Amino acid sequence: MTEAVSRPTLEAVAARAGVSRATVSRVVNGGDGVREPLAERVRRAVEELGYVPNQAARSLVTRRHDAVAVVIAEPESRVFADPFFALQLRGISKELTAHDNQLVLLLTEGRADHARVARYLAGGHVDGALVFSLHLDDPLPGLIQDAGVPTVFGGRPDWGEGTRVPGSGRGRAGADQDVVYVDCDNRGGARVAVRHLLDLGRRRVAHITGALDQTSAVDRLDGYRDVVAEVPGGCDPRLVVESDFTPSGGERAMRELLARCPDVDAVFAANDLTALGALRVLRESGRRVPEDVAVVGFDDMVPVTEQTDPPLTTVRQDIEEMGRLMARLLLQGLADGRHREGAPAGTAAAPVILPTTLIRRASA
Amino acid sequence: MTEAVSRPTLEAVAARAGVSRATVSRVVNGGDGVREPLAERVRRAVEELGYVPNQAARSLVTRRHDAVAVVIAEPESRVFADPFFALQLRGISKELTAHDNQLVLLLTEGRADHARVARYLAGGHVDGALVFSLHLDDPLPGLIQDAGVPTVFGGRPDWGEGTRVPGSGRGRAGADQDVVYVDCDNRGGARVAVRHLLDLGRRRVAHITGALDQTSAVDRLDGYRDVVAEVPGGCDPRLVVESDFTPSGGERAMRELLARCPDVDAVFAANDLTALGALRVLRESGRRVPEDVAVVGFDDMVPVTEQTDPPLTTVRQDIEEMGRLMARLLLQGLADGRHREGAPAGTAAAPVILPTTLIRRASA
DNA sequence: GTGAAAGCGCTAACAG
DNA sequence: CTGTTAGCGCTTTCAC
Repeated sequence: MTEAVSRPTLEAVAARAGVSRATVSRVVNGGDGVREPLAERVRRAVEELGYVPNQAARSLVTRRHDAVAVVIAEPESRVFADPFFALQLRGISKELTAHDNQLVLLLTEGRADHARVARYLAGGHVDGALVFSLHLDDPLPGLIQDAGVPTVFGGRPDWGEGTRVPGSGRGRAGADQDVVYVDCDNRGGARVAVRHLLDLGRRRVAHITGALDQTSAVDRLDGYRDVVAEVPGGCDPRLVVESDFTPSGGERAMRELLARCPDVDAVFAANDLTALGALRVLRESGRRVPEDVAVVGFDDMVPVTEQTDPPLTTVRQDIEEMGRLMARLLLQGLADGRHREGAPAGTAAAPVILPTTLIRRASA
Repeated sequence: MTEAVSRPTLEAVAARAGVSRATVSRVVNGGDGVREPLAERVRRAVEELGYVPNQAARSLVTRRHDAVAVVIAEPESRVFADPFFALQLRGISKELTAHDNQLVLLLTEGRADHARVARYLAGGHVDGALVFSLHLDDPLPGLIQDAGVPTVFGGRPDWGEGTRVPGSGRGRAGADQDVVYVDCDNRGGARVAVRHLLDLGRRRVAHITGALDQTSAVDRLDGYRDVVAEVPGGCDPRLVVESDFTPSGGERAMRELLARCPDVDAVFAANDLTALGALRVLRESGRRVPEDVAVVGFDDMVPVTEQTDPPLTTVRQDIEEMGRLMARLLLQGLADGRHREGAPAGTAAAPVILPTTLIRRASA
């Protein structure tokens, strides 16, 4: 492992170019207000010396870091089951990079880490945060809001929809209103999926839910209910089985479902992985898909959906785009905040819901 | 999005505690050399004011950042196919967190990003780097070595084993020697897998390789060859099919294999995902596993191996531990480097190879 | 053991 | 348009 060497400073560049530090600083930061011959001399000096600005020194005076924290809570759970977070990270990374911002990754597991993250964010090491808080009742979103760091959430946080009692919990009552988050239209997507099954002539449409401590699972369940409620007799509570977004959970749920309602003729699974498990059990049980039972998933994880037998009809969401959008929203908010310093921060403080599309393959 | 507020400084704490800034600084940084009553007063002041040190100011003088970059090249490829990187990241994150270091994530896609990453690392924003460079001939490792940042690689880089012509390429000839990397024993693991198949009495043992532009795939292939070479007639080149670590690649390869050698009675797949595809094709073709064809994978991605039919026998590597170890190695190197500043950096500059273990399930 | 003072490298007024 | 100057908040000799 090689040792780091001391790098040239602004001073050195200034000396070499025969100008003042201020001039070099101007050139380095965009160069407006410096006449061309001089600017060129400076640029050459920078080049020759291999000068790179010292970010610490810069942050000290500008109070900016050009860095954003990405907080992912509870990685044990879902992060590693499917490439969901990897895709979001990629979208985030691209957008941040395009705006010369750095990505500081904070992975947490449990309460102990919450304090650490809160302290870090409150410590003003980053300009903002992108937070994935999957679970209902997760204290993290609250802690982070309290840290006073501009934040965009990934997925609707538990208390976003006005369900929270005003003034409850933490002290900053009312601040909860301007929660910015990016999510896909879970409820709408679920509706489309179920409607599709009904349009296929299915009358016993079941739903295998996701982990119901996550808003996405709740929203998809709501969407399912919206549609089956319209059908007379379609709304049989035994047709809803709770599961957890995993293939083995999908298997268990499907078995349960077949036991309860052998006449089920369609399944809307909360995600593709769940559908995968369900398909397996259906095959085992001798049911044909889609002839006997039609199946629709959610997510459109291509490596999964195209590999199933039969290929899976599913509701597509653009995960990478969600990540990109989260970053864009945050950066934009930061830029706005800088322009009109004391202004009410209410402007773009609204959630963004991305559309979903039904991808028809062979399973329904 | 809430605005950040100005935070208390050392000065403020000093004033409140009725001491000098220097004293507060001492207490905050471990507190040796400060008498107890005073120290306690300072701690209380810190607490009351919610003081958090300004990392930028601190870095400016200490030239340390307590931050490490994690560079992951070409995320399109494998990162999102399996949870490999997610697990490594988790191990890395845990170790860094335990030592109060931050994780700066750098995702790259192609040459354009290489320059950016090199510049960032050379810019001295982080104390060190953990680099995953999967592909042979990737210029990134070289660039990073040139940046002069202490680095630990994940997986053996292309030019680690003395295969490189000394002094070729970049200017810092000889510096290539002290490459530190962490890898699992790919070759040894492959040997064990193949030996196991032979011990089972199989005589036509095939290998579906990984993407051969990655050292892990090459090493596993070498391990396979080591063992089959011992068996008379076992070394039939038609038994080796090149693939790419993906399920669909595994399918294609398995089909090819059955066409070439219908008498194949065992398959060592370069990873579990490949094995998954192979199993699918074997089932289609009417072969029973393991009766007709035994199958062994590599990685032991539990969500995969336990879900296959039959459950997959595989070579286990501890991916999270690899990540943890990379971080530990780097941090240790940094600490050592600080203690004996000018000393030759040769000490722990050796690769670490983690052992693998064969996990017997039903497929072989 | 504690405080005073000198910067770390940079930006941002303010003069000129 | 360019240079001078005064810090940003912290650590770290060096006196006391």
